[in-house]
Amino acid sequence: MPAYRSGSGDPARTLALLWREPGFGQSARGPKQGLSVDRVVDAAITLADTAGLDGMSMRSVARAVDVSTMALYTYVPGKAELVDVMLDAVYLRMERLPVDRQSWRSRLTAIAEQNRALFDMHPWIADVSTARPPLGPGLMAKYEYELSAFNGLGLDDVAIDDALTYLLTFVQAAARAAISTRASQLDSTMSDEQWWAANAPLLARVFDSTAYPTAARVGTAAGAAHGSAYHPDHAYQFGLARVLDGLAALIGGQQASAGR
Amino acid sequence: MPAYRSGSGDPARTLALLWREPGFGQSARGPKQGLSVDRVVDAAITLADTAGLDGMSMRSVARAVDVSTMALYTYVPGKAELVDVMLDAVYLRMERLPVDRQSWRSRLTAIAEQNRALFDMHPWIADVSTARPPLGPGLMAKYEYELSAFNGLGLDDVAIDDALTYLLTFVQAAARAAISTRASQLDSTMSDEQWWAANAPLLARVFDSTAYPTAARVGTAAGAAHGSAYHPDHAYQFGLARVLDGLAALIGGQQASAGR
DNA sequence: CGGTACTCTGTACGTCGTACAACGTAGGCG
DNA sequence: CGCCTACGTTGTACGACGTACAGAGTACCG
Repeated sequence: MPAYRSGSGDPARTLALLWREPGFGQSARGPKQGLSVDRVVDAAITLADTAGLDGMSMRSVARAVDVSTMALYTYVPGKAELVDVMLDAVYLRMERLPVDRQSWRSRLTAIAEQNRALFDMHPWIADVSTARPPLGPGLMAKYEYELSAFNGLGLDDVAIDDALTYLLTFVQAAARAAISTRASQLDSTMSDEQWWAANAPLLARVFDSTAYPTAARVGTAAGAAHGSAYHPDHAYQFGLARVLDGLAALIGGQQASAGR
Repeated sequence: MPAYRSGSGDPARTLALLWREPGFGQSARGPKQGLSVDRVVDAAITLADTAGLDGMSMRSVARAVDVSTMALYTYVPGKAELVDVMLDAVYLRMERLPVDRQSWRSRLTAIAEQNRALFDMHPWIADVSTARPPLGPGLMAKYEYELSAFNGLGLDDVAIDDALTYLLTFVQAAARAAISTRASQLDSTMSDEQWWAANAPLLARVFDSTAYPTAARVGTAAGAAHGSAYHPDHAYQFGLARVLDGLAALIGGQQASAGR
């Protein structure tokens, strides 16, 4: 796992790529390029959607657009930059409904939901570190749109950025959990329920439930309630409610953070 | 990135390994094993701590314990199971201070802090999916301990599990962000500040700040406030406060979720 | 119309996890 | 007491990966 990160290469080259600036991809001399950055990126996104970022190898992308592997390197400097452009591309295509009239809770819920849908369509996004985000048109549009949901709440600019980061971090974490739950099912020929069922009797032999009474009790209760040990949808719903309550304390002022 | 996941192989074999059950590693016949599972696991943890799970190859672990690569496969079935055992081992070694007297907020803050320290010492943990956690003695002890922080809050068992999962998910997400921020700095010869400084003038050429006024304003304010675009410590502190406020609404009842 | 800057191709290197066969060792049993 | 056999350990090999590099072919500029 090369820990897919954004913003690895030369910033100037990467920015030019993200904004599709002329001057890198084509020149007067020599044969015209047979493809375009967009075609490569689209093929890569399609592959990554079904096979993940690891399944999306440079070889497989090349096969999908019917060129040799190394020909891709005339369109993008390398896999890291390709992932950058893919990420900005899916950001750009996100649904951005008008958010004005509703309550802030429903506005933020909508933002969360749209990001959740993004992770659902493109699970590979959860593997990309955004420590150095792709500063392309997609990210800009997304950021502008999502910030607008915090208008009129009385938060200063820094707090708005913090709150948005907090919300998006939660959605990403919930999405990661959901994705890895799904991934476990897919390539083990064993469903989660089957896995837990297979482990239970074996665990009973080695695990002394009198030594850990709370763990045994709560674990059993949680397992029974969700049908399995972990239920991604429930975790998302529970978490989002807590996130909004937490932000309510910030927005509403002191009275909302009772119980302190 | 093979997307390191827990609980991949045969559950019986993995459980036996986690609980160090006899019957797999040694038999009467043939040469004695020159190592132990623990020695292999310790070496692997040390390697992963500094080089990550990718840097921790089976070859490098073997070199560290001075055997051939394939000899490791007599101790663990494969890399996935090795990671399982590593994870349970570091869980087992976590500090577990008594949590009784303090307020629930300080108890939960302590749990968060201990987990944060775990990610700080062993950043590779953030890469391990816990969709099917290693059901070993370490996880059991950790779970029992962390549940105890929720005693006496009037939450039912299911809500306690939900709340703990929520808290730990937040800490993991914050840790992931911190780790990838650190990783960006390490292998790019460019600090975050330098990277943003390099991008700013280039971005100014392509980015129309009148098209995205809020993004430009808030982004600038956030960058100025944190010295960089993203400050992991600040995000953790801000987020933890929101998490606790969100749980306060759950614990304290309806009056705390004002602003709805 | 030559030269040159470009696109595209195939080969090659070093990495990974691990399957497999060969080799050596040491306890159980005749 | 010594052989057989099960097991530990080793080296080699395979197919994947990203990408460096050299060569071949193409089409515009001077």
